[in-house]
Amino acid sequence: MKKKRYSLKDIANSLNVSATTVSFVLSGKGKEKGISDGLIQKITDFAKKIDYKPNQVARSLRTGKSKIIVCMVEDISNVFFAKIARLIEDIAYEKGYKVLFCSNENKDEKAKELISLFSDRQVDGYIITPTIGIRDTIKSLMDEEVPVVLFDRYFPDLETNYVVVNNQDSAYNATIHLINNQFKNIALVTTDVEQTSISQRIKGYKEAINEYGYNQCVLSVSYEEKSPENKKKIIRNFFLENPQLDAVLFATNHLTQAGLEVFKKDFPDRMKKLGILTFDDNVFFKIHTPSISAVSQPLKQMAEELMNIVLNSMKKPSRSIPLRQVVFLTELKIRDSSFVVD
Amino acid sequence: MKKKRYSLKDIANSLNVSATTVSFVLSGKGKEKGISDGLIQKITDFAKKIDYKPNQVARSLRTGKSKIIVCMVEDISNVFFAKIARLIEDIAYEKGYKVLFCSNENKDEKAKELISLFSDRQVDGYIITPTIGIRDTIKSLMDEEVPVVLFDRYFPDLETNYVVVNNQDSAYNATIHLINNQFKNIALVTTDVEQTSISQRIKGYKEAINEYGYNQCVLSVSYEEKSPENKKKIIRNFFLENPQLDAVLFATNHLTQAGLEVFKKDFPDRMKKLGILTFDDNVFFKIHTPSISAVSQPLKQMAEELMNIVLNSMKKPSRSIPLRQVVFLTELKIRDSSFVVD
DNA sequence: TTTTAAATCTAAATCGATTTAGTAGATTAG
DNA sequence: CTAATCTACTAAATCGATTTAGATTTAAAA
Repeated sequence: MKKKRYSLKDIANSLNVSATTVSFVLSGKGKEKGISDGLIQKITDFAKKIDYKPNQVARSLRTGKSKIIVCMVEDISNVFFAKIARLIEDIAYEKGYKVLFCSNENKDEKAKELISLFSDRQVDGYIITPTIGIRDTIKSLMDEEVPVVLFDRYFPDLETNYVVVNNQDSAYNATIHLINNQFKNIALVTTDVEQTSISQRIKGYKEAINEYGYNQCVLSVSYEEKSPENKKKIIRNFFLENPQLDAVLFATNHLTQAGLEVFKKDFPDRMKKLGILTFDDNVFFKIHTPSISAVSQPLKQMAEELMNIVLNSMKKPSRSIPLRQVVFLTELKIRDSSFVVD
Repeated sequence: MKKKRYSLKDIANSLNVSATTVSFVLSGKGKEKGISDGLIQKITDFAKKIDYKPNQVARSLRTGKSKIIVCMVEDISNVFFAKIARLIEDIAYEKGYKVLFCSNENKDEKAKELISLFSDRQVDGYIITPTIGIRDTIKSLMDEEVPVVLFDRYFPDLETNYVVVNNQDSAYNATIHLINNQFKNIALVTTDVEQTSISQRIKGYKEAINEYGYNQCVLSVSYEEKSPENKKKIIRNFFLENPQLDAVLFATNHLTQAGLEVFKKDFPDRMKKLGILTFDDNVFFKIHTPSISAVSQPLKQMAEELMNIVLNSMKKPSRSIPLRQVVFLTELKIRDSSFVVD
């Protein structure tokens, strides 16, 4: 019952030619290697007839290439990452690559472990949302001349490829937008991760607040806060303790989720008057009541750029390929939540 | 600069022992193969010192195992699939497996192509959300004794492992719940895919409607409807043409998303009185206004069961392992959207 | 006719681990 | 004192493709 898989050698034996010849022909190098047209035809036809598929593992062992790209995100179940993952997947498959997705949960240990897991699998390239503590791991990957692109954040003191957005300006603009809409007590709810993305968002917020001489009010929720209940409790207390707040900028979509849950449950009336703005747009913010204004990242373009960079870095000689550092602009999607309701 | 990777042979040469011995020791078979304690110690220590990592590709080539599992879902960017993907990922990594995720978009061609892509990569097992037309492909995978579990849906005329939920009862109960809450004109918005999951949901809905002698009113939106705009237009027209409708059951979360967008934009007042119930719960339905009642699937348990089945099927002799067909019960999360507002 | 060149094709090494089938040498048994 | 049995290890084949470095054969040039 168990269908036999054909190997190169099977073809070679059946046709009474050498494995070398078959390999040349099937890898399209027949002409170049001076195999006669007749034989090329014969081998090609036979291979098609028996539906021959080269064993990729054997091929990888020999060539050192696997046609597999690793995409390590913070959390694949987060809408933001899931969306871009899908875009990356589509491009990769189109180009003949497969993608191994994994989530590092923003934990250095997990991130390092994952990279080490892949390093013995001759993965062709990495797209990584790095955690703060894996600078050196990334550096050694690069020293080994493995294609790497960072994504969403980067290391200011390490020259790498990266694709990010203009976080500081985006946060600044978002805050200014709230200010222009008459909000005066604007909070920033952020996480405690010391990523460039987050710290730039904080900077942008502070810059805008200071420019208008308003009060800064920042809540930093630990990313490690495992129980969502606890996360919500922290946000709830923050808003209870700061009744003066009339607007809030959320630095990541998972905080927004928690925040909206809290608002809905505990301060439904307050929410109606609260200015709300979030990073990372998605459909649900659009259909929320009130619809939530959001800083939207150009996911499609980012995915394309990420793949461009990885695929490009794979060309030899890798040393000669200049690093690419791409900063995309975000778009401020203005919706109901950032207008004052009287 | 480029750091050299050590191989088994490097260790063997450095210690003046054979590669065989090193392999035995490092694979933990030292004692069993009668290698002396001293040598075991020496090899283990040395391997640790140089941070030896066996080349997984070479290992795969020899053993035919890759420690890679493929998880093919409908669309990894869909919250439902993204969530379960993450759960699967966690379990897999814990057990030493990696997961290749891919999306088949409910297209037979894409699904087949993907499976064929993986088949030459000695993947150890498959978790698949099958499309309707890949029954035979699944069958041949099984004939080749490759571990396969279907998920979310299955083929009634093919004996396979699968993990699903009681779709018909869930839809029935959901509909009855709406009926019990005084709704009388309940629509079902579903897709045109002829999957067991969907057809069972349709059956459950019809069963409940018929039981009460109400009118069936089903909208089937083509899954292929590429533009979300078009999808929304179809839903909009449906509700315009059926002003009698006072409630709706959405058969999948992406339809619900589209539906809620339409309601918010075009019938905000009507939405307030409309009974809404959806399959596939997520946080956003909870924080939506009104909060959306939902049929919630036990994702964690499902992921665990899926992994159990794949890992188990990998044990030899595979023929002797009985197929597992698991049907989980859903939970009806009752929220605001399924109550009549006066 | 010999030499050179061109056209075709192939043997064998290689990638790095696993595994089968042994081999020495020490020990014990008869 | 020889044979049988252990103990501790290893040579070489293997997985399946790629690739280097030739080997034939034939045709053209000298």
